[in-house]
Amino acid sequence: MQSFIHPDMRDVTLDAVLYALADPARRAIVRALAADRACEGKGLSCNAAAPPDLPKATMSQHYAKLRAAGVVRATRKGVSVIHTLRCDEINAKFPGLLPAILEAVEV
Amino acid sequence: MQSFIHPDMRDVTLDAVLYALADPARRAIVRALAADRACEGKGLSCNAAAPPDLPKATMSQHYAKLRAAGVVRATRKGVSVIHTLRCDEINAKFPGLLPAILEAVEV
DNA sequence: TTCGTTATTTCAATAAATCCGAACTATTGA
DNA sequence: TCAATAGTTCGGATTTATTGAAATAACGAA
Repeated sequence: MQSFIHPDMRDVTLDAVLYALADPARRAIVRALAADRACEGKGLSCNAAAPPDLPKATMSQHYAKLRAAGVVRATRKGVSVIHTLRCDEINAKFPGLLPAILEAVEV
Repeated sequence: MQSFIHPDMRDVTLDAVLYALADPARRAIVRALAADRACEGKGLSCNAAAPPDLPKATMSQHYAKLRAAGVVRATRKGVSVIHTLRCDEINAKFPGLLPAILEAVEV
């Protein structure tokens, strides 16, 4: 498998971003990446950021959607794929959206 | 058909709200209701707030999802069903979320 | 009250998207 | 070269969405 494709911010739509974030597993991933960014900031492997009981085929599909939506960026590091939040870019394009979602209390 | 059921704000989840807003037709409805609230503020009929080319059955399902998610409130007025945004309630529960989505520029 | 009109919902069938086990690919280290 | 680890892709089962057609609801007029 060749390197990952990430959309240019011009092609990132609110539709895709909201759609990507409208799933609890994907939000859990985004929360984990946001928390990581606040400390280490070097990114997390797929497994490290995903809910522990998620089947890996499903997990992989979730990451594919997050990448396609422009929410996360992936790079391969050895045997792992490391993801980071495209935090500043999303904040610039959709001000307030990520903070509002990340700061919301989930039941 | 008897009166509409609207969830108590305690039972409104971020999941359902994001899911409801992660659809362009439903966002168009929400935008129309937000714009209406800024002037008349008396609410809009289903047809008035929905994109003009939306099939009626589809429109009705979209409203059902918006109501179930706690995003809008419906009351019957004559032959029409009038919807309003549950703006203050959503703002109180998920601060910044609605503004961020409504102020985003859609492509 | 019965009929016609308008506005919306429900039903039911089709179409599309999602989930996930199994098989596959990529990378590294022994 | 082989085995182990981390993800991805494939394919079929299940779920969800879409929408035409029929049903329901409210009203006004005859």
